[in-house]
Amino acid sequence: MALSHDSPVYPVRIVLRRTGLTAELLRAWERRYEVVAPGRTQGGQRLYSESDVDRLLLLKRATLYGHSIGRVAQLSNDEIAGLLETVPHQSEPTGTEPQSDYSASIRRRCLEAVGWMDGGALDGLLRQAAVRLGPVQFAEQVVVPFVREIGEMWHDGKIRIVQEHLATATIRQVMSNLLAFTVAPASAPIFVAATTSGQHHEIGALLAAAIAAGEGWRAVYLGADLPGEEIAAAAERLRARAVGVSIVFPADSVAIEPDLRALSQALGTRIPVFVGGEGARHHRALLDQLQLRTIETLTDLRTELGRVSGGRPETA
Amino acid sequence: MALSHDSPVYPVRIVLRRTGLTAELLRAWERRYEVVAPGRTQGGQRLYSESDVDRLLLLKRATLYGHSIGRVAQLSNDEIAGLLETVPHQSEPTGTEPQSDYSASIRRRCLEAVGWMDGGALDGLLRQAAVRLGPVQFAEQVVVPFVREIGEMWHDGKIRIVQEHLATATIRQVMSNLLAFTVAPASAPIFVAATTSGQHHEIGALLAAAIAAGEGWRAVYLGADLPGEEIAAAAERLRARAVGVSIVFPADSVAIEPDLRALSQALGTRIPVFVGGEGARHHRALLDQLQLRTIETLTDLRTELGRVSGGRPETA
DNA sequence: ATTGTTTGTACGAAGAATGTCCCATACCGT
DNA sequence: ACGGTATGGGACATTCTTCGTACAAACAAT
Repeated sequence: MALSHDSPVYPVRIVLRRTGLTAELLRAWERRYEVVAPGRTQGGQRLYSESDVDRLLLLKRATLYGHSIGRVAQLSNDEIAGLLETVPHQSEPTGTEPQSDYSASIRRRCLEAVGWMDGGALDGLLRQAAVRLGPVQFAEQVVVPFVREIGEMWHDGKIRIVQEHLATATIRQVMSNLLAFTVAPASAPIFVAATTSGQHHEIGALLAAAIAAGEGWRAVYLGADLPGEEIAAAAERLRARAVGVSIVFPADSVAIEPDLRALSQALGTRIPVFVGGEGARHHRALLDQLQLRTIETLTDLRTELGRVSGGRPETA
Repeated sequence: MALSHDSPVYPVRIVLRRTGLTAELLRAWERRYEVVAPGRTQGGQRLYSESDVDRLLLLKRATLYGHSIGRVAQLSNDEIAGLLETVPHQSEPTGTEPQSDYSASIRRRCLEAVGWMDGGALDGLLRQAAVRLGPVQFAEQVVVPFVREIGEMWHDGKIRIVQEHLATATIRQVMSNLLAFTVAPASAPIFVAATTSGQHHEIGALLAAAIAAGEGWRAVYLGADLPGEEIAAAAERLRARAVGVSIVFPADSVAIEPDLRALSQALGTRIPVFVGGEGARHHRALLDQLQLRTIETLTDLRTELGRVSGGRPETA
């Protein structure tokens, strides 16, 4: 009950996980710019609050956008949010509270829009949420649960196929648009996302791309339904530092195996290949054998990506 | 709230990205003509305001139109805007000449981007062309020929599958984005676009939607791979005044017939159903029998739509 | 054609800003 | 008590920025 947004509860390692910052960087930020003022345990170790995490996420987004940390560190949360807001109108309380509350309300309104088959409204809602939350939180808190809800409703016959398709097309639209406008420095490592042969469900791959973009990568979405060799060739050509593949439809191994094998063979251990999606679980054994890395959740992907780009083999 | 239009917040790199100027050029402009007077951080680095960016964009546009920087730099924003008002008219109404030129050069650069697998560049080029030409001309002069070129190159083995997919995904992205930002009055008639079962090629439907949007309709793109009943249901629900369906893959009639029949039966003659795409030709007889209207070219669609919505034939 | 002017680009040195590395010390749960 | 984990700071390495100067191509006016 007493847990407010300001009560210091998270130890450093949780914060690192959630923000994707490294320990050194976080400490440097605190030391040099007093970015946040975490509490302490008796022994002197830091304890961060929920709002600390919010602020750190905000700051990270700002730096990714190109603002210098030294400057944004002096600004209030609202001011930073204002900097990131592409459309400088509409207010509402930013930053702290929204998270679960805000994303839940967005999802509710999205479902209404789907019911009305109002693609425009849906588009607008998603876009707003995307800008507001940034790629990572948008993906994790809005898209994933929303897709699940849509899937369930479709399964239960509560909505029509068109509605499901409309929702899917719109999400895809907003996601790829979000990607297009997420800029990365030229030196950023490249992440290639795609879908293997016969896999027409693109959202998983787009989610992966969005996460990567949020982590500071340059994400390239190749498209759906691609043979393994093609994905590998593109990764080579683009000098990708990591590859993400989404398998949603749990087809029989015979259909998927050649693609995965080609990926494994062509990229081997030089470039890590992450495989995620519902379908990935069903092929765990094959994936392990081929030295491809199975991804359970988007958070997993995030930490794995951080590890790759950081180049440091952290054991966690 | 505390951030006004004039408060210095953007470091150079953001300004460079937003304006497309190079660092050297921007500094040269400031030094020589004092085009803007950015603030400074404590360390002496520049900080630009939103209005600085506005002015720089204006100046850049002016130079692109041939004005010399030294002269426009002395003008106020309004004066520059006035200059630009007059110029564009000479390039817009001229119809065919310079635009085929422009679109050809855009397509050439797009093909280069595809060669490089540079999705970002491709996206940027298409977006620019879309804004510059408007939905209709963009569709007719850029997308259609570009898609054809890509298809041929793919067929000839000159490009890889990934490249074709990347191009397709990017085009789709830009098109649907274009749609999302084309606003129409609430009273505008509604056009529903989709693709029938098994048809995964979405660009045709998106083109149709773009054309409709350009003609003043409110275009709703439902998605790909939809059963006829679903498209019909959506059309009913949205009170569409016309429906567009794209068939690219010339599948055997047995696969397509049920969908088309459902469309014909549900919508009948009340709502016109246009069928276009490569595949449509192969089913001409069936289409005629079902009273669905075959569309040969996008121009056809445009005139047909004009007939439906107002009966006033547009001469362009 | 020959000038002088305008304008975009290039180079290099000095300084800022920022991310990373390292280490001695201290904490924590088992 | 011990291994893993944190802390605080100093020290680097790198990338950005700045600023002056310089150069070359395009242009205008002679």
